[in-house]
Amino acid sequence: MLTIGQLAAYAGVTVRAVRHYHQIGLLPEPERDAAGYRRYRAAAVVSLIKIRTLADAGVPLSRIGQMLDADPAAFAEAVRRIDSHLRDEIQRLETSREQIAQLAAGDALALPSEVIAYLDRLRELGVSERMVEGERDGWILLAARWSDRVREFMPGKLAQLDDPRVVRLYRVLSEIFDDDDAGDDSRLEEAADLMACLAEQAHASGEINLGEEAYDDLPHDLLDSLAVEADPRVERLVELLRERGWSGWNRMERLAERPG
Amino acid sequence: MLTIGQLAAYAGVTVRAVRHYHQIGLLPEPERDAAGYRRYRAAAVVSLIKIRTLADAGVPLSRIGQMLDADPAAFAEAVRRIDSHLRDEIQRLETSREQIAQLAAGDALALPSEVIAYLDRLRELGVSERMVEGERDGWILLAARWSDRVREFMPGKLAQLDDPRVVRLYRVLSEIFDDDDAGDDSRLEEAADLMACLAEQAHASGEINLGEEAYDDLPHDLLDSLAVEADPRVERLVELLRERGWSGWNRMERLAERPG
DNA sequence: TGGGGGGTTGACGCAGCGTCAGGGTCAAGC
DNA sequence: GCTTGACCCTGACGCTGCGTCAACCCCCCA
Repeated sequence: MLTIGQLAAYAGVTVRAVRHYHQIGLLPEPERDAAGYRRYRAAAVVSLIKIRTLADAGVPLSRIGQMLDADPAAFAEAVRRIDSHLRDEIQRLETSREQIAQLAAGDALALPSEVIAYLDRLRELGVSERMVEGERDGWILLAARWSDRVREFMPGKLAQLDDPRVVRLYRVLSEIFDDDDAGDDSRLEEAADLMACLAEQAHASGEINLGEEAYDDLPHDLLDSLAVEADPRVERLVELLRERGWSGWNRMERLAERPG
Repeated sequence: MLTIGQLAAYAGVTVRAVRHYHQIGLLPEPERDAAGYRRYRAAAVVSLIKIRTLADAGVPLSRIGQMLDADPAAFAEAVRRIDSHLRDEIQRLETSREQIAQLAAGDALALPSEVIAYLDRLRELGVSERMVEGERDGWILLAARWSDRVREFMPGKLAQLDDPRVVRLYRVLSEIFDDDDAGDDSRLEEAADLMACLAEQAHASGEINLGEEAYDDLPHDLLDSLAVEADPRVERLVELLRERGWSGWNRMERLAERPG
């Protein structure tokens, strides 16, 4: 007759685990000796080993009981279900590993590599770190909704950076936002002029950039809010753009031409 | 400004999860509106997405906070640790899958394939199901301690089944145990004779079967107990064996020859 | 006779939320 | 103005598989 400690040691589990199996009715309580100690027969060791084998294989304790006294067909069926569940788990973890691998750099958090490349290009072009981080957060929002679409757009976005006016715009914006002096700034005007000019060109060449109708408006509103939160001067810029006939910030649209 | 439901939907999590992140201080509590509702800025969406990205990658919530405001070096180090942890997890699950794959048949529970083959051979030779199950449980005990050693012994055990006396022994034992009549049985004598004879031969040919000194005695005691538990007539058999100069059941040893 | 290494029950703790219970709020339709 | 349904709020328990006290009992050895 074995004590609980011997039983546990033989099956390679802790005493606490054995008691737990008793509690949930997975392993029957044995008889007690005069002192109230549990005394186990050899058969209990066999039961316990079977339980551990299934538990180690990932079977939840709540199902092990049923499995152990199921007929072979039901057992096999249960095994199949467990196995496919394990497969899914492994798949999930492997996906996680891939994601983790993307996280080596701080920027990579929740962003596809194409976007990282775009952000790095901005840095090369002299865009300020603060500005790049703002951009990054915007792309995080977009990537959360349409990560695959975002990838498709990146080549176009990269190409835009070959236009000196775009680069100039980014630099002016960098200066504006890096300058803690909140006063009215002539650079705001220059930025607004550049944006209007670029928007005009894009509009003329028929670019239906990003948008299309499939996209609901929530993310664009969010992007605009994000920009304003990051720097309230964005609001002033939006105002200046409106004066020039354009509404919005991330998605600019031509206003009805009332102010002749 | 977003409500908690909108925030959650945008980041692809549940409202409950967001509140949980507030509780543990992972996501800062936003301001409330007049009704006491939480109102979120766009930046909260970005934070939440970052949190989920790390959480989905298997980072425990308790570490996500630290990671998010760690410097790049510490972040990279944390990522490495997470990754190696994930690798271990995957390894563990794959081992589980292999084990699960062994469980297709009822017998396979916690037994290497060599033992399964041995048990199947017993069935072919006409050994009763009850007897085979008894054998199986014994092997489960042995395999739990020395699964690799057990594999080594199986060829020898299989070879023993080529000896007609061994087969005869198993059949006689099958008959004995299958017969619910507990009365004193002449077949017990035959079984004892066979066992003594085989033990004699094994001893003479110098077989140090299984044993060697490395094995502690616990498992053999357990095996004997298991047999007695399965059928008390084993006790009578042990007695008969003792009369013939042998002690034990699974591991038989020659007695000092006192009874001339 | 005391100490150390067993055993006993009972209870809380853990991670990451799910899921009530028992309220209040808001927008819309009657 | 009243109802309805979809949200929001806090608080609390539940789940899994045990780990880890606490407070006490028991046996064996010196």
